[in-house]
Amino acid sequence: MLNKNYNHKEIEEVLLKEFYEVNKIEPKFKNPSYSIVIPPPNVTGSLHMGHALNNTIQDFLVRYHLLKGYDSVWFIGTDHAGIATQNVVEKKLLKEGIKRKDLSKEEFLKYIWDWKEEYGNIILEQFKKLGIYAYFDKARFTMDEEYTKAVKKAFVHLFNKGYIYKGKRVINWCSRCLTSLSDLEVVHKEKENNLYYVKYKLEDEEDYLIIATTRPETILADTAVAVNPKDQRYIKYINKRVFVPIVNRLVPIVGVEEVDISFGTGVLKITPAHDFNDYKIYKKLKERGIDIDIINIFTKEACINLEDSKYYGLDRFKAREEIVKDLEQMGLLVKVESHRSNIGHCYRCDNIIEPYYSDQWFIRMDKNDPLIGRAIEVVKSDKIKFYPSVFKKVVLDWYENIEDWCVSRQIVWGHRIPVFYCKDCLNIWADERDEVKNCIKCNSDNIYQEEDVLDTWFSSALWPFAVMFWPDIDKFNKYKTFYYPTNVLTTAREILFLWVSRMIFMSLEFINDIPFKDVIIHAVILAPSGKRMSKSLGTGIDPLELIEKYGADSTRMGLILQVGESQDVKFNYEKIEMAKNFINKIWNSIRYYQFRLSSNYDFKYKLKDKDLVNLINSWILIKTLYLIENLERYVKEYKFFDYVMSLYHFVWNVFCDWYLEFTKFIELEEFKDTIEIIIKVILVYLHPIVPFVSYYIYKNLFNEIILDININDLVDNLNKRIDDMENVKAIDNLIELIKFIRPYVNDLLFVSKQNNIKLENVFIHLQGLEKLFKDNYISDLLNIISIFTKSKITELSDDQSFNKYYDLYYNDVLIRIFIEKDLIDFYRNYILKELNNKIQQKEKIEKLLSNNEFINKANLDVIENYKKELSQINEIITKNNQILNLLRN
RNA sequence: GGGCGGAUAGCUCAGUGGUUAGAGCGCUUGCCUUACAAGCAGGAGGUCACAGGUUCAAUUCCUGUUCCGCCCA
Repeated sequence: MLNKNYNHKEIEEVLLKEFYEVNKIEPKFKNPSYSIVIPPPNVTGSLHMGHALNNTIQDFLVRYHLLKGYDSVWFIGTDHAGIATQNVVEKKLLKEGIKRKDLSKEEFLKYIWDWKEEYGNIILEQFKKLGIYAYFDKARFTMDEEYTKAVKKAFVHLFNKGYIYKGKRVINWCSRCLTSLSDLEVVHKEKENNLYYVKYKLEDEEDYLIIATTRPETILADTAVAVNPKDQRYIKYINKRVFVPIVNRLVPIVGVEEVDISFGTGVLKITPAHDFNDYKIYKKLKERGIDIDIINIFTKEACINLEDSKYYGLDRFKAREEIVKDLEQMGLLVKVESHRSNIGHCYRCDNIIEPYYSDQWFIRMDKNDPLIGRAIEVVKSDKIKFYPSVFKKVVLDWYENIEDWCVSRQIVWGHRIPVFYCKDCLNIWADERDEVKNCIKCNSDNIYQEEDVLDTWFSSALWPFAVMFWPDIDKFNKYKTFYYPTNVLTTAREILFLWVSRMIFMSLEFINDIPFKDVIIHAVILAPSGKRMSKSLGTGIDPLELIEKYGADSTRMGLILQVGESQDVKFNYEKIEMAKNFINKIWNSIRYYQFRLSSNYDFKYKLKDKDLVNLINSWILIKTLYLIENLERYVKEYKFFDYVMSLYHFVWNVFCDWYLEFTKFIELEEFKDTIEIIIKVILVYLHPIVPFVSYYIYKNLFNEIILDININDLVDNLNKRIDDMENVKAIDNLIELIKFIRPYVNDLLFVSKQNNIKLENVFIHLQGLEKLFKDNYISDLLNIISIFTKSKITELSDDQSFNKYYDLYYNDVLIRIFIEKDLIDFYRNYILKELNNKIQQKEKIEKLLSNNEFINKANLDVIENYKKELSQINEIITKNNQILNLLRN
């Protein structure tokens, strides 16, 4: 027998052992199969709300398909997360008084590896607390030995195909992490800053051009000034020259169409080394044969590198202050305006990004190449489907406007780029071998390897096939037969481009197949305030705390309950409570059944008609079939919210509220088989949402492991049990009738109490039940109705105190409610209210029906429905008027 | 600047071209009825952001406005 109340702590801790130590979770290489790869969490990470939701959804799908008889496998692991991890370790070392600068590359790497060995699996242990059914024994790591082979193989392949090149470009530079970043790793934030208007003196003239800039420190790197050739104000200056202030460098004035006439003064200073737009203009000018200089004025730390300058060694912001001060002194600063603009920040350390001219490795991303072209094709043709579908367009737009991918990073933690340089013959080649000692061209041993490492997203782009041991072809093919492409990828929007879109083209390139069939993009859960959940802002809610307080089951279910399709939601504790209460409800419904199993039960009333008993059983079985039909559809459409809600309402409002109550009039043997199958269905379909409690109850009640059950067999059994399909509607009618009567009874009791009138029972009389129910049920039904509505059912009353009554109709059943004479006044008002209500409805419908256009154009069944309704309303109105007359006496 | 999404009960959110627009929580009335007070039976609470349009009919479809959020540059 279960305890009185559900307590997650008694269940979950015990079951965790059973889930992960006793039962082996591993691929069985059987058909039908189902597979998912996890978005690998960062090794530095700890379980946050996004993970909790994301993994709940995946676990739902994995467990659901297990129960459907699939060989359902969830591949998991962690991501080395290059910069993020390096930063974490760097900070930790600093706390211990160890500076990164004082360490050799090898020493630093050793520290990071040690850190990884110690802390790197914490997040997976945290995932277990959610109860996820994943292939933990083979949890992969993006820098494990086999994975590294995949990365090298992929790089060499792309290199040899000519997709990878090294180039000097302006890239995003983080002067704190000391590395380049891809465009996607830069977070733009709108900020208030100053717009400085600065005079640039013309050569040989006493005239000035005034230029607005937000970054006066970059004046030091100006190598041209540009105006729009359509701008009448400035046409005359094109091809003249100006002096760059402070450095007094003579630079040309060029005409460039990209210059925004309306911004600032319409004159733009060109700083090709430290501005993306300026760099573009620089390249464009070069195509036109105009060669301007590129001057890099910053060190890697973003300090001024000009040795003979007075600003030498100053940080970029300090330099800005000084330069503004000097410009003012020289009388060259015209004015300062405040201005809002978007500024790029490092997505790992939030430092302001510096556009920086340097040597980097790129992958050519061109929609006309097969690499991207094939990705576009599979998305366009829905070979990969997005849920919700809007993301199809979002991804396609990104592919269509894609830019080359900067994949080199100047950090130590990552896959070292497998490119080698020969100092003798100057050969440069990519090599996937573990040890490379000689030049492949001239055999010289005077070679060295590239120092840069790869963008962490390069390795994660290979994830779906690398976790299945590609490029070990024998091993991979074994997995591929059953698990590739994977069925679905579940993720948040923010890594759609960083990760999802890249996996697609990598998989097409290397496996010649899509990596997954469906992509679910789920909502983001915001803090209750509507802000992003963030540890640093203190707005985060820790799922581990939720699990501790409410249990993993309630947390999982509560998360699904608050997340619709992809609309972001504010975190809602009430939904977690709702889930917990629901679990308690199920728990207690099982307790009731156990109670019936184990003791003699005193009936208040026992149903006499066996047909009615069968009907009640058939009724719940059919309701269950409808439920299952809906649930299966919701899974196919990835409508988890609808899945959970329909189970919720079925369990609570159908199974508990009605079926269990009905069984209180029925002998155990007469409903045992039925209730067992219903309970099994409920628990099995609940299992993907609340694995712990469903597992626990199933074992407690049936002494079986829920995961050994096959839903399909269960449903077959259920179908066999139904023996009265046709009359099953009668039970719905009974329920509706009871619900219809209840408020009236409740009101009478309430009014009597208010007026200090003793009213032991409300008396009602029912007529015409035979119109809705079979004759032989009726005496049973009268008793049921009496108990459920807490009223006494009479034939007719001769008692003088009940000589007033009024009549209600439910379909064709007349419900006569007897009224004590002291309550008559109250009831008159009650009926008047009812009457007014009906009259309003009547007028509305009559108006509609007298509208010719409505009659001509509306659907026939719509019109019929209105007509039917009108006649019903009319009947009620007539009756009520009669009653009012009666009550007036 | 370009694109996308949202605005529905006090709160968090579902939903729908056609009777009276729903849920949970909150509020409220009555019940400790032998599964459950984490419960049971009731009740109150909505100009479906605003303005136009399409339609016999709009909260739902279209356009615009305002506000909020996200993505890209």
